[in-house]
Amino acid sequence: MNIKKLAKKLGLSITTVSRGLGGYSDVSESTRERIIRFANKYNYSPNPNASNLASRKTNTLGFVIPLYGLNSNRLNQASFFEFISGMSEKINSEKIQFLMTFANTIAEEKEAYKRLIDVQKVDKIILHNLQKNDSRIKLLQDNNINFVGWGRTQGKINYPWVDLDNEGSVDLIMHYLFEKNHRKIAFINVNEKYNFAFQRKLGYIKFLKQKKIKINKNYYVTVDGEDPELNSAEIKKLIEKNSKLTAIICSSEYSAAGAIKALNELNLKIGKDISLITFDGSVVNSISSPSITAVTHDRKQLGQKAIELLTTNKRSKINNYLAKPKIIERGSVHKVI
Amino acid sequence: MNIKKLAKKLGLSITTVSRGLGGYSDVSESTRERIIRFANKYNYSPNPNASNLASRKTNTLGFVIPLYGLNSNRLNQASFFEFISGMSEKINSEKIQFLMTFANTIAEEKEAYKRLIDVQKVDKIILHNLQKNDSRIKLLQDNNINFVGWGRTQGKINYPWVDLDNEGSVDLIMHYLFEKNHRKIAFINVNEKYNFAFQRKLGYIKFLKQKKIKINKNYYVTVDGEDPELNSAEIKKLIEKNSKLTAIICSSEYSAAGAIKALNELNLKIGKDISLITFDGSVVNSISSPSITAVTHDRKQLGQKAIELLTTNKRSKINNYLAKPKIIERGSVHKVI
DNA sequence: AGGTTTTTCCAAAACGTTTTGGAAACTAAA
DNA sequence: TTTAGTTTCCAAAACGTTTTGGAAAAACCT
Repeated sequence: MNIKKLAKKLGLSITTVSRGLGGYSDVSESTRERIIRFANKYNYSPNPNASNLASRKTNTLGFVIPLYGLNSNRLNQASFFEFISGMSEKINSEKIQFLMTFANTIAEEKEAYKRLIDVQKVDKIILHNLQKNDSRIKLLQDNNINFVGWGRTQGKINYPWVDLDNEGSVDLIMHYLFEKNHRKIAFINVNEKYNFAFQRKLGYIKFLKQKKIKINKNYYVTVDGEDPELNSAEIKKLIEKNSKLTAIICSSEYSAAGAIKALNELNLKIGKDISLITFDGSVVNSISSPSITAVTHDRKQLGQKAIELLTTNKRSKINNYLAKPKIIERGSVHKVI
Repeated sequence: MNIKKLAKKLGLSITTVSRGLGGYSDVSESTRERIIRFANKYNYSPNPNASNLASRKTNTLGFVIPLYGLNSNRLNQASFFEFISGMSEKINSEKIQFLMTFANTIAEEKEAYKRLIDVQKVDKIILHNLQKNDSRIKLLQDNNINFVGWGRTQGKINYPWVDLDNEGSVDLIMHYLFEKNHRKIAFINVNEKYNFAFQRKLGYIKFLKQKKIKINKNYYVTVDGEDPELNSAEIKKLIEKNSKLTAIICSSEYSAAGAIKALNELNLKIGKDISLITFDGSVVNSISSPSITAVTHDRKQLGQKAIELLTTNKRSKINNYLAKPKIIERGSVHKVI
């Protein structure tokens, strides 16, 4: 079935059928309905190659997956995957082509974006792994590419984005711990050059200020590296120096794994002597006992929203989406008496 | 740049340029070379939409990702991801469109394949997650779809495939353990309905027979389920019943995670009191201590090979590829004295 | 009624390729 | 030299859409 045959069945011109399906105002509501009815009946959907050719669009979404830095590890790749699966559902229903490409270094990554635009001619991009100030935003805007960012920058440029609620999730954790009477809470963060880490720190500081708790600088540590051994060593030092700590927040699964190891070595029982709460943590949770309470976000939904923002009307006011954090209670947080 | 402009620059007809690039014999070798030289010079590559439209091909590769069964867990998704990244590289260079789709149940999965063929009109498919007898092979062959399987069936139908060397990798592990004087070796497998699990069992049995070691049925366990808790419980039972065990092989990361948990709870030191070796395990390994020795396959390469088989000449004799297993030594296997 | 605007439709051109069915130019055979 | 075959090229049609630039019909004003 193609548009020509469909037009003949309808007794209309090809033009009218095309415009009817396209939702243009120069075809009356009654005939449009008839067209849609027939299209469904005869199971017609436009040939994307012909459509793209004629409309001079590529209708292709580009996506660059970095395999370096925080994403060089399979742990993070798995959470990536969730986002992609969310995107993919929407992409299929919107009939967008999906062009995935991989980059092993930061240099390759920049090249990849240029290639996507210049050679592969994508006209949509999901930008992610955003830096505090990200030059790619300008690149995309200059090239008039329709894009949505997964993550926020610190710049003033307005662009559509989806993101985890980093500040909010730390706030949520802090409230949760506060209600269980924790007052001496350590936060193990990753390198603050990642904007999400910076935002999490902000959440931590803000909460303490709001509750008028004096900020103890020793309680905040950043560990730069994914090695659990390294994390473990740092955390051990932290605890030895600050014996009054009652809870530890981990910003990554690596540090959670490190914390578990450190606490075991120090003979501190998790969920009894000291509390532990982590971001994500589905893997670490599978090998530790007791299971670790965690704050999570629905990353699949995040991917879906990204595509929604990409395809909805640009004139729409709402051009961002902040995922709601959720605490999964397990056995690692105790109440201080 | 398009073919029309290129033809003008060459002083040739569009037809000749097209046929020259296409490698047809009705254009002389000297002009073909000239055409290719010019194409490179002016950075020309054919518009895929126009090309597909004219040639009545879709040139699209379909790939269904199951999110149920063994693939519902983030652990396996990570290894999946590697395969995809391998495919993706080749796909981009071959200029194939990549259509990824997700299925949450086995019913959805079957539907997904039909949809790919009937509605989305893909003309290439990577088939995976193969069952012992897989009806999809016939479906694809009947519809004359170019496909490569990731995995083997037990049926007699000849089709191109790539696969892990399941039997060989267990053999490799067994030799490795045998040389370190292990004789009482347990094997935690997943459900044998998965053909790869069946093949691994075969490797286990064959080695024992070959070395004339009496097979102790208690040493072979299949755990049906991805819950590490469940795996942990089963493994705990196993060890408690068979105190003489010196080594445990895990067929999945789930059971490796479960084993770690169980051994910790039983106060057995991994790599000292008992040895642990697992398939893959890079995710678990990234947060466990000591690190777990593992047998791995280069899944990225496997993905690349799959695309190679898909695009090479069908008349080629070699239509399959078996990946070589490799042991990554870490700290979890000790020598028995 | 006549004029103007709005609504509703359509023919034809365009998008950038591949493929078909020759035709010209050469080569080999007689 | 003629004929048959081979090599090398090309014009034109086709693929299935979208978009442009009207035109006819209907609705609205004076």
